Amino acid sequence: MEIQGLPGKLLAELGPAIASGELAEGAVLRIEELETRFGVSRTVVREAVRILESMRLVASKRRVGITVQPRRDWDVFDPLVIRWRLAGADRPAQLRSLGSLRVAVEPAAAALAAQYASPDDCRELSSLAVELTVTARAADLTAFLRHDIAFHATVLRASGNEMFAHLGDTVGAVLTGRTEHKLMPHQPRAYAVQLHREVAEAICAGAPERAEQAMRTIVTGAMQELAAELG
Amino acid sequence: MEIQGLPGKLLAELGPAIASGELAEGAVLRIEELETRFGVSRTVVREAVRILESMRLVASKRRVGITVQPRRDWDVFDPLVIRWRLAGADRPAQLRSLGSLRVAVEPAAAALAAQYASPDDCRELSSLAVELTVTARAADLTAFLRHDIAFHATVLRASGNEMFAHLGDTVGAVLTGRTEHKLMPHQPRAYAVQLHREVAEAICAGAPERAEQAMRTIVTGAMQELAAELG
DNA sequence: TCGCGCCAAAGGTATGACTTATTCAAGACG
DNA sequence: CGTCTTGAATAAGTCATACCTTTGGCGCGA
Repeated sequence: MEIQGLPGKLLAELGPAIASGELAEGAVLRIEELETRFGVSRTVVREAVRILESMRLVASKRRVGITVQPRRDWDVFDPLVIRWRLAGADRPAQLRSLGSLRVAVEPAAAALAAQYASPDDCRELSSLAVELTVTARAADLTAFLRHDIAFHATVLRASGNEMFAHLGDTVGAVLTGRTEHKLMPHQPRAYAVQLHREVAEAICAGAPERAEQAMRTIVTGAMQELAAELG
Repeated sequence: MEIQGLPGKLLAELGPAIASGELAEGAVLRIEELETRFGVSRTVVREAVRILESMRLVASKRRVGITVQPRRDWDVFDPLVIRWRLAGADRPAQLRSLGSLRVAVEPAAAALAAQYASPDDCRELSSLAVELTVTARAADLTAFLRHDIAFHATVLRASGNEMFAHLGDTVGAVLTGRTEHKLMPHQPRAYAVQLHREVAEAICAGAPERAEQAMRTIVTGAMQELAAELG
């Protein structure tokens, strides 16, 4: 868990409960209730609630209590919120949202990377592309996933845009979830691997158009698989 | 300020100070120091620090204190972080990042909106397009800005993607900043207004390609103006 | 029936005591 | 002389309590 100490424990309970809808919009908590329920002091409860409040999952008002806010107010870009939603009943909706976001962002990031990638980025991408090819052939899904995550994170980072770069972890979470969930029986598709090589090559060659196009094919493909899987 | 009470006051001081680099990476604060500096109790200081910690602007360690974290760790999608950076020395970098993000996201959102917009969304977009035309002609920059923000927010919302929808406020902040900063002397460009009409029309007509293309022209145009202005 | 004012409930703040982790340095031992 | 151990000082973390402030709702009276 990202947040440390006792407040972290509370968050680890309350966050997922809210994200999954178990604590529905409008539900009201009271500080005292949480104190006894978790056997901690007011200090701890208040700090945890403050954090939930800063994510806009809850709002606290005098004489009323701590109220769970409607979904549309949630800070859906907060990494913890994303993780909590991915872990619960909201998982399909969250995956769809993230899928669309990837379709929008990753091709743009690839294009920028083709313009701004450093020699080191380029080396890393080439190396990762090779690893992807090898591990795919060997049907080593664990290693493949690790390199796949690193590949996408590297492209996002190489774009030079800090906001894109920060989506690396989130994309990683999506990829991890996909592998775990489908428990992919067969090895990754050769075509997808080929596209990753194409992206790496285009970026290293400084060809934004090609990089963008190849990346777009990757993420729209992922989006379609996702749509098929979720119905 | 988004966060209420005394902790909000602290955040309003500390957030911008960190975002602007005034409190540089590695700078150390102590709770007691903040207590006396702001004349508040530990409770308040701790809650404020917890929030900064959840944004990853600082990390707090025993026997060390509260340390300002390196930029790359910051939660750059947090609305408050964005606002603080826009208000300070990081403004150009933040604008560039947001510009790229808009170029990536808004065309995709427009395409999705063309598929999923409700009749109400469509009505609103058409109405806003008219308002844009009128206020542009009248050179009423305040009203124009208000409608421009509403227009982009509506497109993002109509995409049906909650994550896109949440970027509405941020885009609004960028547009506001642009108007205030340049203190636009002349009326908005007729060409840009025309493009907004085109977007509204394409969305209402259910034409994703056209909507996406028109929106892309708008945001890349904005990006170029931005690049020109920032050098 | 409507409006005004009072009260109680719940969060917000302040404070002091105590706990725990961590760094740094002094001292012991090889 | 260097390294390892141990201990003390420091600063955050937690707890319990008291008190302040806001505000929603109830009851009283017009």
